[in-house]
Amino acid sequence: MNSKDAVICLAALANDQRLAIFRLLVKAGPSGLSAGEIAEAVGATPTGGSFHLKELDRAGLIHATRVGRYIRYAVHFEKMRQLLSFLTEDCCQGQPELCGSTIRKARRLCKGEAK
Amino acid sequence: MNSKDAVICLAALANDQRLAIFRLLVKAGPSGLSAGEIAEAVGATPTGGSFHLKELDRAGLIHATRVGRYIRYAVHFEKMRQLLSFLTEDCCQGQPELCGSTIRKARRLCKGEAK
DNA sequence: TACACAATACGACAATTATTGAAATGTGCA
DNA sequence: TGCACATTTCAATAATTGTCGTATTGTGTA
Repeated sequence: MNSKDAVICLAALANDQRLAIFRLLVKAGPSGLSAGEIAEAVGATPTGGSFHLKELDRAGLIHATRVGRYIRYAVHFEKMRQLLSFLTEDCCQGQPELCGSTIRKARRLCKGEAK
Repeated sequence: MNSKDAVICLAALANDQRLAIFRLLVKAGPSGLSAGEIAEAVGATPTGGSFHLKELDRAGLIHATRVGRYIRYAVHFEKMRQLLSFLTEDCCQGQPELCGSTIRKARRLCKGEAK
């Protein structure tokens, strides 16, 4: 994760509907949800939902898998962990032991996602 | 922290220079840095630096304190923790024990900042 | 093959955000 | 008081982003 990546991720999350989508998928876990379910849940039109999913996908925060005629989206948890770590990197030089260990723990968020 | 707040925070971070500023201040810790030091460190003009600092301040991610003729900015760590928690809320319903406890630990990031 | 449905792609318009330079505000010090 | 410095404010312009409707692609099923 570099600064450019992080900005893309943050911009992807910095939108009402996309944030709702992301949080919905965080809750849904590794199995994800279909584009239609997602759009309906956050009150987006199919076109709008697709646009926002594409943005999140482009940022690498979610990934798509076609299943029959549905496309399921799920959070890319490793990327999420990388983003959180990037934001808190070297937090408070004064207490490096504390911040360092907390970041390592943050990396283990949602062990349900392999890799 | 609600969705609207979070979007404002994320939009504030979704910019190259502002992200650099934020990470610089995360490293600097509770004592922060002056506007001039910050602008110089990230290669911003005084005007540009001021604009970006204002955005981060408006989002509540940093706060300003006048010290003589300098203005020092420091991260509002509690807000940062709230944002990270909001993003990972109810992470992976499948393993609530894991995500829940990890989030509690994330709240303790950088104990150097009281409350 | 032909139809129905899930989802995306495209083009146009509206709205928001970033950048720049010049001017103004506030503070410390001689 | 008056000067020097740190920082912000303002106004204008350029660039990016969101939204909407229509058309298109891809898949499953009769």
